[in-house]
Amino acid sequence: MYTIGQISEMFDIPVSTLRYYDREGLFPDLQRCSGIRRFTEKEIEILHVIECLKMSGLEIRDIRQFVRWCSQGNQTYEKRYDLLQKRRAVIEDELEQMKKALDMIRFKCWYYEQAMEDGNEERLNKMLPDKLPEEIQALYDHAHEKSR
Amino acid sequence: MYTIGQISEMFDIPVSTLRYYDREGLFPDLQRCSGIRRFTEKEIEILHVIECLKMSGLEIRDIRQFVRWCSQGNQTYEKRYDLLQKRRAVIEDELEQMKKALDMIRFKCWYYEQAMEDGNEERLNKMLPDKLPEEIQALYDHAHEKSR
DNA sequence: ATAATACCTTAACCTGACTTTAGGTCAAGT
DNA sequence: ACTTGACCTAAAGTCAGGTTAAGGTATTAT
Repeated sequence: MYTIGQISEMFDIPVSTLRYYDREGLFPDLQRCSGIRRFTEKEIEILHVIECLKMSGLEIRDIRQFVRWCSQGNQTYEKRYDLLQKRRAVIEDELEQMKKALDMIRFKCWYYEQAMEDGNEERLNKMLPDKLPEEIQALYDHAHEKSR
Repeated sequence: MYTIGQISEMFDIPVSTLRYYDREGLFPDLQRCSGIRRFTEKEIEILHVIECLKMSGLEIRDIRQFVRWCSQGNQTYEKRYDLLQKRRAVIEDELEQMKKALDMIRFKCWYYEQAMEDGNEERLNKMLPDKLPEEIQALYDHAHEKSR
């Protein structure tokens, strides 16, 4: 069992945020001893899940819905499963976009390395958009691909 | 040359958002014909960059700084390069966290598939935290790893 | 001619996710 | 006895990133 301060350290989340999460109903089974919150493994697992679902862009109220289902027993397995499948799709998509963004940034890093060497972008501009060195071209093309 | 409406379609960004970006100084060289914005390849490239930098968590005002440097010529290559290097680190980090989140969600999907088959979580709870099937265990462990 | 459509501006409004403020309880250390 | 530190609440405040509203112009279709 942990105090709010210990959990705050453990997850590197401000105490005020943990209290806010509690207020928003994210810890439906949180126990208290004379007013003081007692976090257990249950709440720790919820916090892991919160971090993942937040990453996938889920809003607090939908996370609340999920954790509520969790404390409602085995009638809600399907609902929880469906939500997670949707989040999986979202996060897989986001991951792809991130990779694109990363390739763009890698390309730009190369670009400015060259620009700094040359002192200008003349040589570089002649190489755009399709006469870049093979590896760099791959980054550039990936970054400029249309999604969907 | 494109109108704001065409760019809106092209990037699937609301017209109001494009105007907001303009107001915030994200298109420092945007031309107008009798009041009407004329977007060119230059602004299109900026929008690609905006999307990447936003992904990396950069705020509008810092994106503005970057595009300003871009329209200030070759004295700012180093500044642009430094910013991009930092963003690269950030996005690589985020990508790792995303992968963790995805593995958590994949684990949970498997978990609820099993729970739905069994009708309860008894068998599953006996497998936690380290007696899961090999592949699933890998997802679980990765998702619960401490960062840094 | 008039109606529809696409553009424009400024200013107010909204939302989500926190954070801060102001005030209070309680236990341990000096 | 009293100060420190960790906990508590309710309510107000903040901030980024848009969005909406209200009012206007300019071009094209009927």
